Amino acid sequence: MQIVLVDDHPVFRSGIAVLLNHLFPTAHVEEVGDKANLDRLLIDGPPPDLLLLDLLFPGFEADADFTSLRKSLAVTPIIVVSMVHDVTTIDRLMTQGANGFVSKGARPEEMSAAFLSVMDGDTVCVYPSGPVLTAPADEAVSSLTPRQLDVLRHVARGLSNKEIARELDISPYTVRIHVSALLRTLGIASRSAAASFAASNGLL
Amino acid sequence: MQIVLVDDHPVFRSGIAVLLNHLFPTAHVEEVGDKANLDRLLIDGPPPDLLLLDLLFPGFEADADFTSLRKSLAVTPIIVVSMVHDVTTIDRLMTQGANGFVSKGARPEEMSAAFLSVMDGDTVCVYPSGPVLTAPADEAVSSLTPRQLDVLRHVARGLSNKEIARELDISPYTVRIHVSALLRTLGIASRSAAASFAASNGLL
DNA sequence: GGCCAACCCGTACACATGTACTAGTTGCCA
DNA sequence: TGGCAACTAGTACATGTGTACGGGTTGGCC
Repeated sequence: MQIVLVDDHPVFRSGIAVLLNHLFPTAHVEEVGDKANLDRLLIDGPPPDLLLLDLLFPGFEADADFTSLRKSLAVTPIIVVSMVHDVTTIDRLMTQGANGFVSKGARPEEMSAAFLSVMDGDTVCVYPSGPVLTAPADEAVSSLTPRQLDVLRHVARGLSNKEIARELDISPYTVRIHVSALLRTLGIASRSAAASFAASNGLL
Repeated sequence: MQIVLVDDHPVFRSGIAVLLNHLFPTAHVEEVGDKANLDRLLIDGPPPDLLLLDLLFPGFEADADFTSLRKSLAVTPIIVVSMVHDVTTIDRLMTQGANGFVSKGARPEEMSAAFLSVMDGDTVCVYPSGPVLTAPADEAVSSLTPRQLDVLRHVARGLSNKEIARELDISPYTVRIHVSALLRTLGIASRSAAASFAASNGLL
């Protein structure tokens, strides 16, 4: 059994690797930290029996690269392991063919259970357990309209209204309206506070 | 042997716990996720033989709480384990009596070595290994003047110039100068970009 | 068909932000 | 002692930002 574990964070990776070795003692866990090594591994070797995929790591474009990954690995189950757990992102991933979603905030036992279920052919989502700090944030974020969330992501990168307008191919006036609206529903006073909020909550 | 491990992140914590169990097979590792439980543990039980401390977790004020922690635990070695690794923060911690600093970006083997050294009475700092993404960021940040870094931290929280002025008890005009200067030296165009940058680099 | 939410575009105005100056104080170091 | 870096405070000006309007389209739903 061959498992590929993709995450750019060494400690995190080794934490999950230990968990996997405990769950699947016979498996070989290949740890990968960036897109270049992931590509090389998938091209050279045979498709793995399980792919654990972080959403944010060097060289990886969550939206575009996931779909192409899903295509090239037609049969291997893919579980997305991410810091982010806003509803919109997860929905999009599941419709794009992810077999599971596991928040990094979840307890190890919950993760294990999820991994086993997915290997059995199920599709599971695990949200963080216990007292979740980001819960109210998630709630607020998921009450945004898709377009507002879209704009927020750009605000989080520090872009100006004009720049966001260019990227989304709409008028700066419209961007301003989206920003104004999302600030209101999030109960945030300024764009830089929103940027800070979004960056801290993994919306980057 | 009693080890207390403080971090609000379950996976991270279990990753390091596994490492510790491997290093010190006879030790009991107590995992703590927030300040309330940490306080209770330190009041109720005897002082541990080693304290691994994250800098950012619920209820913990890095600057103030670390000094009081250092006072109440006069003999136990304290190793700070943090995502942040800008020079200023580390310097401050070491002068405040930390026995070690380990970046979460470091490889497991390096962490182990650091833990052992500290238990031997040494004082060590471990910076992230390999291709470090945040390295240029750290470089830039540490080239800021103390006051600029101070202001940047406030910007990262989404505060306006006026609010920062109130908190630092200086004129808003002066705040503006600091902001302008730090934007220039960081090569960043706007305050919200700076907020995003700072939040992503753990300066919160 | 009417209704409504979400999206789009624009104007007008108040205020925040960023830069470019001038200028005074402190403290450190050669 | 002179020089320099950092911090402070202010003015003036251009631009960005946030809100309050009005008004348009689309698509879904009763």
